[in-house]
Amino acid sequence: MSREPLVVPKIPNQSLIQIISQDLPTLNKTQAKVARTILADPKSATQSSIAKLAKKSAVSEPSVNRFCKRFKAKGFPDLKLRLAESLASGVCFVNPKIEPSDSVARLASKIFDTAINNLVRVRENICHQQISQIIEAFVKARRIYFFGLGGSAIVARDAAYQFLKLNLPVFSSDDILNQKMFASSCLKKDVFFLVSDTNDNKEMIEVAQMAKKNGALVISLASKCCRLSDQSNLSLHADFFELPKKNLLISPRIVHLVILDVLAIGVALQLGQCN
Amino acid sequence: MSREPLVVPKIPNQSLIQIISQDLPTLNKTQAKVARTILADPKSATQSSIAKLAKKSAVSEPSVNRFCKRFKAKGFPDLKLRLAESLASGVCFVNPKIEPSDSVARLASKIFDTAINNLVRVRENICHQQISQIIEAFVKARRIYFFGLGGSAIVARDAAYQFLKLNLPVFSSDDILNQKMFASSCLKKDVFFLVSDTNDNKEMIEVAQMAKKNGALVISLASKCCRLSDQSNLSLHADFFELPKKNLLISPRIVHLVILDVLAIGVALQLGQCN
DNA sequence: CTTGATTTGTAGTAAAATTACAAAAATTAT
DNA sequence: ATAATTTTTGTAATTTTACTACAAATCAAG
Repeated sequence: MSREPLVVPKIPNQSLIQIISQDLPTLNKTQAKVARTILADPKSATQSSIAKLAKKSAVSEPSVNRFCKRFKAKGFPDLKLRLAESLASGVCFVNPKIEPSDSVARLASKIFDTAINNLVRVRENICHQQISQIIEAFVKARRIYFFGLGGSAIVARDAAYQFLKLNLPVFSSDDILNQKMFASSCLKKDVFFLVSDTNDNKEMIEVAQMAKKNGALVISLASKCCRLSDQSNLSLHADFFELPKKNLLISPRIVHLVILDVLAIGVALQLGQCN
Repeated sequence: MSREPLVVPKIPNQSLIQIISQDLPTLNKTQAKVARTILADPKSATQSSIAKLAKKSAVSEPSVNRFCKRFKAKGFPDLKLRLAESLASGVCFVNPKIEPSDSVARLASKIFDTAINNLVRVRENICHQQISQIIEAFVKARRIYFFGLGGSAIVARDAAYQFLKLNLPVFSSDDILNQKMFASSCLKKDVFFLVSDTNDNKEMIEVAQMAKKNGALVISLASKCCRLSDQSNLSLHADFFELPKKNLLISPRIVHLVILDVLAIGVALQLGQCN
C-alpha cells in the first residue's frame, strides 16, 4: 500500500447548475447556447423535451444530447433528473443579477436563491470555536450591549430581543451618541456586540476602540473581514458573493440574524433553558 | 384592484416519497405494488424506464402510468422528476431537533439547515400574483404603515427601513396604541402591512378590522393562514414545519424578511430605481 | 348467476431520444 | 491563400420510451 499522500479529487456534491455555469467559458458556441438556455430557466428546462430545448436554444437536437454527455449525463432525461436534483437541493450558485425585465416570479426566486446561497456558504465557513467563545462570554457578561447603525441597527435590536427572552442583561441602541456614551463608561465584565454591514463605519470603530480601552470584550459581526474586525477581540463574518455596489439584492442581515439565532440557542442550551 | 379577500391556493410542499408512503393504504392492489417498488428503491426508480418499473412491480405499463396520474404527475417522466427532487431535498427536510448534547458545530448546522429549508419551501409555494398586487398597492399608496408586535415588530421596522430608502411614504410603530390610533384615522388610499408570527394576536386583528372599516388596504404577513389573514385584503404566509411549542428553533422572521426583500426590490424595479 | 362498474392488460400509436452519417466550419500545414 | 485535416454541427433514420384506445378480467351488488 502506498504511503504517498493521497490526492482526493472530491468535489463534494457540486450542483449541476454550478458546474454548468462554471464551465460556460470553456464551451463552444453551440453548447454555450444550450447552457445559457438552461441557466436562464433551469426549472422549465427540466420540463422540456429535447426538441423544445433545442428549438429554444436555436440548435439541433443532437447538440443538446452532446451537451448532456459533456456533463457526464447518460442522456437528456438523465440531465433533466440531475437538474431537478440540483434545483431541489436549494443550492443554486448562479449569481442572480436582477434585470428590470424580470417577472415577479423570477425576481422572487432570485432573491430567495441569493439568501439561500449565502446561508449555505456561511454554514460551511463559520468558525465554531469563535461561536463557542462568544456563547461563553455572553453567559458570563455583566451586561451585553448590542449596537448597530442603519440596517444593522435592526439586527442589533433583534439580537437584544432574543437574548432578553433568555433573561440576559442586554441593552440595545441605534443612537450613536448613546453607543459612545456606554462605550466610554463601561466595565471590564461588559460585552459589546457590534453589528455592521457597511464594514468600515468610522463611528462604529470608535465605539469599539473606546470599549476596548475600558477592558470590555468587543465582538463584531460584519459582512467581511474589515477594520472593525481588527479592533475586536472576537469577530464573525459572513463571506458573501461580492456584488456590484448599490445592488439592493444582497443584504447581509439575513445571515447575521441566523448567526445570532445560533448564538441565542447556544446560550439557551448552556443555561439549560431549552426544553 | 379587488378589495375582496382572496382565497390563496395552498400547495403543500410535501415530499413525493412522503405522500406516496402516506397514501399507500388507500391504494388498490396494483397501484400498491408500484408504490412499494418505488419506496423500496426510489433512487433506482428515477433511473428506470416505465417498462422496467412495470416489470419489477409485476404490473403492466399503463398501470404505472395510471399510478403517476394518481399522484398528480403529468406522466411517468414527470413522476421521476418529482421523485428526484424529493430525494435531493430528502435529507434536508428532516426536521432537525436540537438536543442539549449537540456540539456547537451541530447546533449551528441544524439552525442554518432549518432556515435554508424554510426558505426553499416558501420559495416554491409563494403566490406571485399576490406579490404583484402588493407591489402595485405599495407604489400607489398615500401612506404605508408597517406594524408588528414582539418579534414581528422588528420585521415591520426593517420593512419600513427598506421602503424608506426607496422614498416611499412609510410609517412604522411597535406601540399597539399608536397602531390602533393610525388604523382608526386612516384613509382609503392608505395601506396597512401587518406582520405577525403568533398568528392569532387579538390586538393585531383589531387593527386590521379598524383599518378595513376605513377602506384602507390591509395586507398581512403571517407564518400560516390564520384569523389575521381572513381579515386582510391580501395575505402572505410562509408555511413552515409545525414544531412543538416553545421550540426556539423556528422563527418565521427570516422568511418574512426575505419576502419583504422581494417586495422592496419589486417596488424599486417598478419605480425604476434599480441600477 | 347476472348486470353494471371498476380495474387491469394488450396492442397499437405517438412522441421522444439516440445514433449514424454527411455537411459545414474551423484549424493547420503547405 | 488554399488544400487537407480535424472538429463541430445538423439531417434523417432508428430505436427506445411513453401514452391511448379498447377489450378482457375482476369485483360488487342485486
